[in-house]
Amino acid sequence: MDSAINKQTPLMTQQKILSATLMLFSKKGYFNTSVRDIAHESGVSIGSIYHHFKDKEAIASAVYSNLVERMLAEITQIQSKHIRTSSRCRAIIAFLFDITEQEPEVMEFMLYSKHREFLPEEPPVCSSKPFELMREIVKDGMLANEIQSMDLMVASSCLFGAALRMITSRLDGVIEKPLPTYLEAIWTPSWRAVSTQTL
Amino acid sequence: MDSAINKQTPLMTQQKILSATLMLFSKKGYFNTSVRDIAHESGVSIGSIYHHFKDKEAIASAVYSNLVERMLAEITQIQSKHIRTSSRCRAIIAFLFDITEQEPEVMEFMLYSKHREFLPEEPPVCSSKPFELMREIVKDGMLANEIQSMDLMVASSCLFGAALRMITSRLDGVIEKPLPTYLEAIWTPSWRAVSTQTL
DNA sequence: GTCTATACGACGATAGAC
DNA sequence: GTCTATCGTCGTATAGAC
Repeated sequence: MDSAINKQTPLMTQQKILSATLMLFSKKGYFNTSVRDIAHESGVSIGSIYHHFKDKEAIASAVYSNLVERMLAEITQIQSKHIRTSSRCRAIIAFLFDITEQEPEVMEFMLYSKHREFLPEEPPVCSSKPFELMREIVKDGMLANEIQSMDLMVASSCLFGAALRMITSRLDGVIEKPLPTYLEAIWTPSWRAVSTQTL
Repeated sequence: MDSAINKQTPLMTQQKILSATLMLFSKKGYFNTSVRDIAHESGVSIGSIYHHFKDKEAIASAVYSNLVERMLAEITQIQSKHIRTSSRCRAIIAFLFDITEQEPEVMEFMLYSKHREFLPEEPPVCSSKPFELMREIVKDGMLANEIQSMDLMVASSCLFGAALRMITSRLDGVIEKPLPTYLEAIWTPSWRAVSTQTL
């Protein structure tokens, strides 16, 4: 009988470590989570963890870049599926709202933890590729005259700021109803803020 | 000669501890700051610190409630100085922008640190009194028909979300120019988003 | 009230057997 | 590659002199 069936591949072990880490970090934060906690939660021993990752920081770094990659892929796909800027941005907000409900740990870790405190090398989230792509989309919207001409950072903040605040409020438990409920309510004024058309 | 001149009053010692703590927390974060650090930075010994505060968490708690009180006082004053909702909200954003430039530690600690990770008892920032007052102001704006009738959380997020995002971006070092530069640019679309008037 | 010195525990990380 | 056992460090908090 092929022993490979019962054997954990390195990738499976790594994945178990990473998903356990994400859950713990989002629940208790980086500093309140010990490597021992990760070992227990993932079912992988401390020694094994240190075999796969240089140190605790490297685990956090891997979790982070995994999520960044995933977000980027998703937003890229949204970009290619929609043509008008308004559809694109609306779809991005819808996606962010959905993932906040279905995998709160992901959003919690992505845009609601202070990475600088434990990943000093990493640039801030809003300089990450997904956020850059979102600004790129806004920029295209200006060129297409869908969005009023203004500072790019200002426009992006106006367009996505409200949605992002709703997300953090929801993660804080201040909002009871699921976010998708508010999609229309948030989108209409957000778009109104920057659109070239007077609604 | 009156010895009181050379003697530190308890209040002065406490204040030294609190301001040193605020600076360190905002620079390095709660968990990267040891009580030893606070002792060195404030010039107060560890023993003295523990005489005034039960534990490290209590120091953080005191810093936090001090800042909340201060913000609340400031916003209350703004509320009484302005009558129209638009003036009030604009003044609040102007105030937040100013304090972000003049005392970045304050804003850093107020709305850009994960309090839940080290102050488990404290309710989230957005449930704090200053934020409640901001929502109150928005609510009055709806009653006065200055702001479109909609969910209060949604309206508040739309009105202040962009400004708050600009603040965190600025604290992250992603925005180079001082925030007050952007006041008009942020205010116009933010107000447009929720105003009953079509601009 | 303020200080120094120290106890105590927890954590990150390693060593070395299997 | 995975495990258990352990080391050294550091951080919180206390004891006790002044």
